[in-house]
Amino acid sequence: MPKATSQRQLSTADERRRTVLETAVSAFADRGYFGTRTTDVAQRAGISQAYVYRLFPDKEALFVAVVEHCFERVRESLGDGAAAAKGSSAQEVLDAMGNAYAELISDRDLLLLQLHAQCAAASEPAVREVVRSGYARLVEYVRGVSGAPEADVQRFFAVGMLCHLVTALGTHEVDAPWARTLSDGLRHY
Amino acid sequence: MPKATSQRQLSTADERRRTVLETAVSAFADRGYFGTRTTDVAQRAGISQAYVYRLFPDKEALFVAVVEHCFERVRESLGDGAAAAKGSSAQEVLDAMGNAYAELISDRDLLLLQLHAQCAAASEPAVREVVRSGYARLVEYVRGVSGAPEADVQRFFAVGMLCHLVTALGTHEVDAPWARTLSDGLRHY
DNA sequence: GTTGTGTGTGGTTGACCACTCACTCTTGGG
DNA sequence: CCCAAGAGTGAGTGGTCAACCACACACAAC
Repeated sequence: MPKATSQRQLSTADERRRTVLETAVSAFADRGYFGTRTTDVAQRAGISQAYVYRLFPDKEALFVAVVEHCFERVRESLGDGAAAAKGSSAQEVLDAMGNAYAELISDRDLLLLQLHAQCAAASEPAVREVVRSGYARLVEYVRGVSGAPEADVQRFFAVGMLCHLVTALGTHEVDAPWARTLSDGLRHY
Repeated sequence: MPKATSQRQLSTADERRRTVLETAVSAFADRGYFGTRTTDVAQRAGISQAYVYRLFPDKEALFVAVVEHCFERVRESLGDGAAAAKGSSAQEVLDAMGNAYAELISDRDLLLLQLHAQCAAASEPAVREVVRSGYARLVEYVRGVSGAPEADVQRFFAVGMLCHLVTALGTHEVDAPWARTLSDGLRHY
């Protein structure tokens, strides 16, 4: 005798695609595009590997979708930061966005995925395309919302890249002068 | 009837190892640690795949050796730059080293390998170790030879990371404001 | 020239992995 | 109740790749 709750047991394909996108971030974050097996992605999403291929045409399309999803999250996060500093000076807006980004990537997976996307961009045209357009949007957004001069916007992204380095190396585990030099002043949560 | 030249036809294992290290840079530069097949490495070195495994215990050790080799080249290059600006101000020494680095990585493969090493460092402990010690040496060297304040040294590396990004994305092929914002002022040859 | 040592290869193997297919179960509408 | 459409899977398949091994060839020393 079934309970009165009329909950669906099956998800719609769109819902599933969403959960796959979200869980796949941490799957790919570990070993990147080439190093990650579609079985891992399926397992983390709680579905069979075969069903991954019903939801996405192939591994590349899946990875591209995941990367796109991440850029979207970064975009939103920068937007939140900018909103918090609305009306302040350009430098304050940049700082606020940097802060919001730092908070976002306290989720280490998200940051590592950015890094792996950058790597895969070098050899996979489809990935390069999505990463280019992702950074295009980010740069334009940062410039527009902050009104900061080019050089400051450039530095903003340079510092972001430095964050990628220190996270990939796990410098916070290293107690040495060089590690402190690299990570000094970078916010982390 | 053989010619009088008494040239050896076979290399010594050490010589071979060297050539493999050098040619493997461009092999791994393309698709990174996981994406590159040992067959490719062998082909570029002009030897059989089996012999790669006589020269190196396994793929990981090979990759680690290649990464180490690259850090060595970067170290030397920075040394050349510093020597050229000997006796100048800290900032001038940094500039000279930046210049030397820019020249070095006009060989795109070398830069991409750095990037792939950084990616692989996130999941492979042995790679993380060599990349950490590589950056440790570089940071200490740059600090020591330039005598620049911490913040300037940090910026030096941040700009380096930005170089990685623009190269991986191939922004020089893109004629758009965002691409110019990111790559503005970065030397390239 | 024979012998020992080191260079180098062809062929293979066993594991793994992206991708497929035939099939079952669930859901909702008439 | 029936049935069509969609959700989801188990069990492959073909191909690839790291690693191995038995063997062939070059060199140097005697």
